[in-house]
Amino acid sequence: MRPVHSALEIVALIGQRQPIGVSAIARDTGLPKTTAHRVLQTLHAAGWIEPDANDGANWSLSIRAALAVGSAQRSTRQLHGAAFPIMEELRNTTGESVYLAVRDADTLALIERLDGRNPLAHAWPLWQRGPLHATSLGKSMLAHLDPAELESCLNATLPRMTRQTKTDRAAIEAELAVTRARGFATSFRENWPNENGVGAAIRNSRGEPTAAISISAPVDRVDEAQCIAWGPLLVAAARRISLGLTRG
Amino acid sequence: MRPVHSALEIVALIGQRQPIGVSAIARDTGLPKTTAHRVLQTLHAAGWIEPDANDGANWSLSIRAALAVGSAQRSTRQLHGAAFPIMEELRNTTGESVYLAVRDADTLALIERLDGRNPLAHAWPLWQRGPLHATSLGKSMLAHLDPAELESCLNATLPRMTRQTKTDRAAIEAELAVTRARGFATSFRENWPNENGVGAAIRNSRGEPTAAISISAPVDRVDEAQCIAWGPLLVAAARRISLGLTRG
DNA sequence: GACCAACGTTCCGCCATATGGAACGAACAA
DNA sequence: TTGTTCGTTCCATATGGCGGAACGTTGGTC
Repeated sequence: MRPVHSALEIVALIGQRQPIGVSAIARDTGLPKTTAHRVLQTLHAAGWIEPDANDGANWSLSIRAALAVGSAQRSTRQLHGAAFPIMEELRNTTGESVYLAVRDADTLALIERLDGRNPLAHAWPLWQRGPLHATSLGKSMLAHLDPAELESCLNATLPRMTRQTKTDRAAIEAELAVTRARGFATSFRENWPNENGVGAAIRNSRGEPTAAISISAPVDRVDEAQCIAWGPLLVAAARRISLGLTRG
Repeated sequence: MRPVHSALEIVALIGQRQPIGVSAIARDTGLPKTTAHRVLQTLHAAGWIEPDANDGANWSLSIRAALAVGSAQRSTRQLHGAAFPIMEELRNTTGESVYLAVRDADTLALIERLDGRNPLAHAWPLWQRGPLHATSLGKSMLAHLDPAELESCLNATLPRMTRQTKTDRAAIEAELAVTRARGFATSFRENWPNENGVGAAIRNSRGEPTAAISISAPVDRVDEAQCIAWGPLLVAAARRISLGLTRG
């Protein structure tokens, strides 16, 4: 059912880029502008999208869309409840921003963010997707994935986010081995040009790395040594969250 | 685009009733079973639904669905943040369950629930929709709606939830007048046969009643007099939440 | 064990309807 | 003014969604 595929793709795109207009949607999806326009009218008639409150020319998701799939968040809600208090501890002891993300196929999505004492210039917005291979969040999960899934995450052409982003398959695999050994992952200017991060994977009851937490900060405030020093802290926090999931 | 409408309707239905199978979906939407089946296959291929983890024969929404529209929750997230601490206060002072809901067209959806000291036998699940006219949550919002919207909410045939549900238009309007005057709404066995409730509306920055909080409890523990006595408490709490929204 | 109801699934011919290139007026920048 | 990009409308084409009918399977009942 082609129209349904188009509609779902457009809904997801609006979720990532709202507010957004017809032409941009057509460009990003590869659909003809006519088709995109028709789909938008349909979504609007169904009440899933509406003209943006501030930018009336473009489209945003409506509350109805949120309510329709709200129950799908039961899983992330449990995770959220287990992780939040521990993330607060991490934020208080380090003073830096703490992130919580889940994996979906070969991307990750940010579920929660606690801002540090000095708020970041470009805070990563909630629900925004990001690459697995360039973030400490993503690499901590990749390191513990089974080979088949790892393959499906890495066989595409990996986007280069900054000059430091590792896009070479062998280099990434080598780093994942280090990550696997020490339990935490790092990202030094690999996702944003002036930001370092350190992250650790959270495991569900079957032991799969379905989520991750990380600390991220500007390079001039937190250098690579500091990230590595914080590593064990994150490993311990992630383990406590994982335990909270299996019990709860 | 008929297929898109069907797909969105089915997604919303699964969100309300998951896990659910093809036949039940076909019944509830009025679609032929063949069409429902085809839509489900399409949604599955797109990754929005998956066979339920416990009940493999039926379908549930996937995490991908939640992530796709996650950003639509920005609005409810702000509300949630403003309401949560005040709801906790209410729960602690009364010891009963506290609810937070938003309105969508002529229904309401539960966004947050804090269980009281004695958990209810049939707790209302999060994200579950309910009727406006039979709940204190709904009536508190209806009372402050502008006439046009009120009309669109009440002109359909109002479902009778219990023997005490008021479905007569004149009776409802009369009660809304009382509600408007005193600032809070009540529901005595009108939504569940053995439950009383009292609620107050939360207003957004434009003064519109977009959400509501309520306290609900079994009739043998909380009688009608107790609900009315708690009324001013809820009005004060709702006002504080409203102020938190306009400032935040 | 035999029956029946309800389930999920597959098949197939018909024709409704999604498609997308082309052209339009409006808004904006250079 | 000119050129670009925006959102929108039109229309002939043929793609692909439609739904009745029939299938195999499961689970409950007598």
